[in-house]
Amino acid sequence: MNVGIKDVARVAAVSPATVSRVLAGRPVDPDMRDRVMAAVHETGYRPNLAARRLRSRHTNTIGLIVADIRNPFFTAVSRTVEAIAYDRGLRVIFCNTDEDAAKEAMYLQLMQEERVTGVILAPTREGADRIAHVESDFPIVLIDRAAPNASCDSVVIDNAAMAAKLVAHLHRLGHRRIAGLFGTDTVTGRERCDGYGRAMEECGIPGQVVPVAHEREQAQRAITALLEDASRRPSALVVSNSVMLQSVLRVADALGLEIPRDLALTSFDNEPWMEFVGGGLSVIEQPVEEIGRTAVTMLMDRLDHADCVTRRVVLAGRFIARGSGGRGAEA
Amino acid sequence: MNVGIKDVARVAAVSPATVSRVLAGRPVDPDMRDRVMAAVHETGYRPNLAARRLRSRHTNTIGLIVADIRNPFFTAVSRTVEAIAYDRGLRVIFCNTDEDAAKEAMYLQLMQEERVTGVILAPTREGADRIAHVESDFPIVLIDRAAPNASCDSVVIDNAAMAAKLVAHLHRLGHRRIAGLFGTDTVTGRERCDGYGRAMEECGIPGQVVPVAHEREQAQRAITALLEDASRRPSALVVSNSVMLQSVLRVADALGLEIPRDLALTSFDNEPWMEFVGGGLSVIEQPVEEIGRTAVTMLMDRLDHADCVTRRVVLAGRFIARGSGGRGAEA
DNA sequence: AAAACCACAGAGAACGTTTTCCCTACTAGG
DNA sequence: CCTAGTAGGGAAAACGTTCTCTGTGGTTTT
Repeated sequence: MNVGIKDVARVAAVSPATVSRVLAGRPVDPDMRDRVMAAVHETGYRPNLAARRLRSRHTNTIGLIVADIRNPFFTAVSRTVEAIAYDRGLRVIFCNTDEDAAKEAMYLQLMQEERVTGVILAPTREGADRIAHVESDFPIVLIDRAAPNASCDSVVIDNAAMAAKLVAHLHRLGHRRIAGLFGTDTVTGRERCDGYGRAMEECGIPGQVVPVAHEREQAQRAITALLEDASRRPSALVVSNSVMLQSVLRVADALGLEIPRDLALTSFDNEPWMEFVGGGLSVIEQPVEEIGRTAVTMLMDRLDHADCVTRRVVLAGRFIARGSGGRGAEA
Repeated sequence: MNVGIKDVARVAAVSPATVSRVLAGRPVDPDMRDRVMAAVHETGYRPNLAARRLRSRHTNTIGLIVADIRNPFFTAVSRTVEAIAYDRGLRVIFCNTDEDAAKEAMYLQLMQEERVTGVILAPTREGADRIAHVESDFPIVLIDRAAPNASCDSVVIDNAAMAAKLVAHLHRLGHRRIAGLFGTDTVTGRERCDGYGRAMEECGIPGQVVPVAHEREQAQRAITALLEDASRRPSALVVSNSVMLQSVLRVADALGLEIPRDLALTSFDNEPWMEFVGGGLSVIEQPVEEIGRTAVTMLMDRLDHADCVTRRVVLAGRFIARGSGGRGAEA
């Protein structure tokens, strides 16, 4: 049998209500407070959070649902979100959907049952569409992936502009055959693709977009198809994220291509190892901490101002130039 | 006001108890079952998990506490644990201690308050020591880091043997000046260090152990001190994990060392990018999925057999040879 | 000095479920 | 045909808290 608040009350010779008040930090006679605290320590009392949540009707819990925990970008964001949340006395329920819309729906339902205070969500493509229509009991803040017309608060980076920056960088280095690899299943992928497309147009060179699926086998097939024919091979690539970039590297390695001599690579996300591949890759670093911090803040804000208009925070990425980017290729 | 089980009961014209029974899948007249299910859909009822947990006295929740989520090894293990747990209808409370013993203690206390079914823990060094003495209300399974005499179930890899394998590999390639970089704060680090030391002894060459702190600044200083003096520089390194390896690469890069010509690297953990650095690094791949799966299974097992003797599962790592490992160095 | 007020402690309801207990109706066995 | 046994549904207690409401003693105000 576990020790409950009543046991503490008995030991301290006060009422359960008083124990509750002491623990909640409400005003109580110092003398009694001491007695209660002594009793708490003596009995080793630990409040039962389920009971507390049931009665008080607030769970102090937020949900964090990301689409792919293997993507270090999401790991990094999650880390910040959790650190900040725990710091504010919020518990975090963490979920990973693996880009599976059904799993995502299941988790959102779980959030309902948990009666969470709010949810931070990096949705799948389908999920992003669905969110627009569904009314949930808790506020949702979308991160990383959010259509501009989303009906939720969101914090994203300026994907189109950042993709354009990568194109501009490669163009400046002399590349003329620049292909773009973007995810088929995400809003983010589409936005980056658009930015890439427009930038290529502005440069006056034809773009070549390769849609890449999340599933690795498929991704590598698509990339191989792009790179294997030396005569039609692009001289440089804009890659949508670090996971995809690894597939590119694997294929390039298999084909015996040397980076950046045979193929210059640029990508979104900045991982430590990127410094050491192909003489250093130029990338767009996303402000992961700021994304996490902003998301939590927006969520808290939304709780205070439930009927405020939806807000969309667009953060800039940071362009990091490294290495030579390749010798360039005269188209 | 939220819809509760009583509302469903009223709509279905049955008692709350019957609704509960239907939802729990207990035998109920098919006719009533249909009425109840219809009412559930009609009302959009979602059970309140807090209430359920309070009354039923089981939370169906496990805690997962890891020391460093930035270490991809832990990310990978976490992913499996969560997938399996959710599959079995268990919720996971995920926590990251950042190698901070105080945070760890705080989270363990939180687990008590959540009344979790059990905990899977990758402890800090201090935590591993403390666990031995503390009696908790729930079973704990240690992963990755567990002293051989731990009083909990644990699943680890054979760190000493694996470290020895790396030494043997380097020795075979002709290296004679092989330094070892190991974490100061973890059981794992110590075990790998021991294995390294014994293997060096067997090879009849003197070992050189560099203790490396978790904090990156400190780590890089220690590594710089080891590598900057060309005359005393080892020709090869055994590195304890992928995070530490990144620090090594950064320092090597700063010093203008080429991998593996000037310095051969081997490490624990296998990340995709390791294929593409220095012509491919030879590493020990840890069976992350199996670790996760085993941990969950052991935890479930322990719940059924509370007084079974503590068990320690030791898994083998997989040695992956890549690249040349360097030209070797005549001591 | 009386009235009004305030601060704080205790009693008991309430939170939304599951579980226990009892009761009924039906089945089976003699 | 009667009794014992069984299956399943309803009423109400229980889970461990917090919250509301009431009461009391002391302080301020008029």
